[in-house]
Amino acid sequence: MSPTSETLTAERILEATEEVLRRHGPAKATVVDVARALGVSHGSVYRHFRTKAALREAVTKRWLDRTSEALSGIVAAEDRDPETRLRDWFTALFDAKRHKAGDDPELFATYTVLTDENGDVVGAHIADLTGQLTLIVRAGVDAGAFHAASPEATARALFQATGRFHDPGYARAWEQPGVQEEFEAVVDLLVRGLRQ
Amino acid sequence: MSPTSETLTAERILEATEEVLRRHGPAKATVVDVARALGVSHGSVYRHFRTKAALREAVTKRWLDRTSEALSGIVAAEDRDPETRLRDWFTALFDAKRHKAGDDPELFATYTVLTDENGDVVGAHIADLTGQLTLIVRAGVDAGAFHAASPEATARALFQATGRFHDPGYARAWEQPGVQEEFEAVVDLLVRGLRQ
DNA sequence: CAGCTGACAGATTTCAATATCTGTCAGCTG
DNA sequence: CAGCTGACAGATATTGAAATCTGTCAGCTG
Repeated sequence: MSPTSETLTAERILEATEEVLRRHGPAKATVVDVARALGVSHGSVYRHFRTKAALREAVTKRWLDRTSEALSGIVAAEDRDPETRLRDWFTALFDAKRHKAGDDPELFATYTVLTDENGDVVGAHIADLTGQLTLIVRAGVDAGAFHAASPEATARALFQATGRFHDPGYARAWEQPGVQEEFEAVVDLLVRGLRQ
Repeated sequence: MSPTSETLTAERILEATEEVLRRHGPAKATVVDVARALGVSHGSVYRHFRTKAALREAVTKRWLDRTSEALSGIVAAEDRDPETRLRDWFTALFDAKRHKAGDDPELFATYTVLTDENGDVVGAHIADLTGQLTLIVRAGVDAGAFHAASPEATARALFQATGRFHDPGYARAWEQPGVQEEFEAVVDLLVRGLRQ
């Protein structure tokens, strides 16, 4: 049985949508294109996603969730010391973003458009990431390595202070010479501020 | 002698251009509008500014320079202790930006368009501001209050880490409840990291 | 009869004709 | 004659008609 004759699922629609977005870009990707790629009528797509916006939102969420999952491994490594985990987490976040932006700039631009139109999903993603950070900060406080009156507020401050190295709005700066040093300077300053 | 019959100077053209930008917005403000506001032909404007882009660049520079000048007073107050000056400087910067954005959102949006199209001018402005910060950091190091291997690099890190509170891209977040606390949390963390 | 199709109305986008603007410059004017 | 004007060519923006897309739904099909 060929893939095109399999049952139409939300999953298959999301995969086709990613492909259509990759090919046509965010401005020209239509629901009709997605249906055509799947060999169905566009009415069938609307059976799984109420609107085009909902479809694009789901694709956005998938994309963001992939980054969150990649980072959660560092949070879970509870045997390693908190400062190292904190530095590794930020380094992994920066590297992931930098590669996404640098390896396929067009696709990255496409997803930037998608995140811009899905503020709620992005908000949830940021809440997810600061949640991960909170776990590391709290572990540091419990181990007596970090000082933080409120691990949650401190995690938020850490995330915001490093925005230049993960906010897509700064993507162009990630290619400039010297960013790595700038990243390390900011993280060093923050880690010093965090130490007991 | 009425103002409209005075000599046509670059200064008068810049003032008229600001007014036209305020009235029509960045997309519809034309050189012809500026000339009309001054009661001259548009050819005369081109006598003082080679292109429309050069005119808009000059307006942008003027606007940014006003902020720099307002902050330079804090840098100059060398009798006060460096940590206070550093906090005051960031507070003044954040307040200035927040008011510009909040008091007249339309005008702020206009200048955001202008800064976006004048990267060089913005770069010089940022260099100016980090230069001011460097002076404060160096004073702190000299007084034994701050630790910083390179005051210049540290100043850059401080500026970048506080981007969320001065970069126009985050203007919408400046209205949200809780920003003040977030600002203080970030500055506290950075100042702690800076202390000897 | 669950799931899919395709015709349809209203919304949005495209495209090409038209209007306006930018930048130049020969000549006018005080 | 220094500074300004306004006509002009090419570039850019606006507009409105035509094409396409979104979202619905009555009916088809396996």
